Amino acid sequence: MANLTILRTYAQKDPSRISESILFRHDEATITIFDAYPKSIFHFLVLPRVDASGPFTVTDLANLHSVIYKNKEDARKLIQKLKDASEALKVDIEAEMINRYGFKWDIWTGFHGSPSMVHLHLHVLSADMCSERMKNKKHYNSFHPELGFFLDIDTVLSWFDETSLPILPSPSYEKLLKTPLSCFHCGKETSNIPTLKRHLQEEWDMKATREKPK
Amino acid sequence: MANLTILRTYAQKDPSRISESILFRHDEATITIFDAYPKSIFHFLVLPRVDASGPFTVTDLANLHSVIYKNKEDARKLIQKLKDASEALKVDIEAEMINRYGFKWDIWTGFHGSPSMVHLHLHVLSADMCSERMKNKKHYNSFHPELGFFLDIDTVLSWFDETSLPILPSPSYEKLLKTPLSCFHCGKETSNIPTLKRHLQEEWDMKATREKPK
DNA sequence: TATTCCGATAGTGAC
DNA sequence: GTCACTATCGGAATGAG
Repeated sequence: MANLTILRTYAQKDPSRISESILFRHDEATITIFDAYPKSIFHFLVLPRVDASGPFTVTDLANLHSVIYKNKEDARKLIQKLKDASEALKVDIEAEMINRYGFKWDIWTGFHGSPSMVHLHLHVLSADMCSERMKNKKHYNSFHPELGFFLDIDTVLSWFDETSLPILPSPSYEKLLKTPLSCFHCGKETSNIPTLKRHLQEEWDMKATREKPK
Repeated sequence: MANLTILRTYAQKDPSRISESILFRHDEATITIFDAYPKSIFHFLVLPRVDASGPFTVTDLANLHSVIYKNKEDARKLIQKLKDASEALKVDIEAEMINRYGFKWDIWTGFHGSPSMVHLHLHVLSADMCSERMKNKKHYNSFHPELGFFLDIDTVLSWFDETSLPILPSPSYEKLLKTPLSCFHCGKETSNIPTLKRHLQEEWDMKATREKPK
């Protein structure tokens, strides 16, 4: 189940054969699945589908590096398609935020600088990090929007307007994950995960209290 | 309960007021108590009693260093009294070994190179290290007879025949406790405590099998 | 940076 | 090197056809 190539498997399958407990939706170029270990209240992955008639083989699609160094213009188009799917997804997430909680909050969309699992995957998750599955420093820091490990989709797209593309994954990404824990809302540093989790829950509860009356 | 001065408290009390679940016996100069966290099947502590008319104050009795640097000849006599008590104790332990298990095995008698608890205490324990309370590397290495952290009573007594006494505790004692785990019976190295504990139990079981028929 | 399991390691608080 | 508690850190196995 939790093997390192599971995403590649999904990306190659006929979407109609993927369990609806895993697949959220698909289009010609992408599939959107529920993250099996959500680190926020909402957490999805958008993957490029493997297409024999397209410019990328399944191995070309392994990660950001292999995609952008295959062909810059094809890469830009592919990543733009992931972004398009993520924006459609965002609409649904926000509707569900209102539906379930009566207010909506930020949604982060981006890639990990150094992912473990093969096959390019765009994380789309609500900005709360309140989840049972958010268990350790690597989990948290890998999504912290200020740290640099989490690469926002628009940052990545802006690379294609530059003359040179970055080398990925940079070895410095490893160290970023060991950065001391700091709240992405207020910057407060916490010495351990249980304390951080309680603080994040309080931040979200406060936000809910502020936003709901609107 | 497990505070750092509990032994000093016992050493100052009227022995008749110490619970018999703690006190094993006493004489004019010493008290012998059950170690509250036995690291072997049998494990006792022999302490010098605090005696206002003797050469050592209660603080002089804090540890091996403070005792031997107070007065060499008084220290030798004091430690000899601890040894005398330990030899009487050994007789009782061996009787109980026969009584309970049908054979007897080695008994170690010595001090820790760098104890945490105040008040000089001589460890007297059976050479098995088979106990629920033997939980980590420091526990094990602190009694390993070859390592140097455990100072045999006769080694300590031999210091008094030398012209100079050692400085205690030497800072190098700390490192000794981090030495890789090796079986004191056969020298076999083990990578973790659960494995070592199983091995020690097997060694003791084998010894029991060999010795019982005698 | 996939999770989970096991175990070592580190810091604390105890009264 | 007192214990017990909490949490972090570090390695290894993992699954599936």
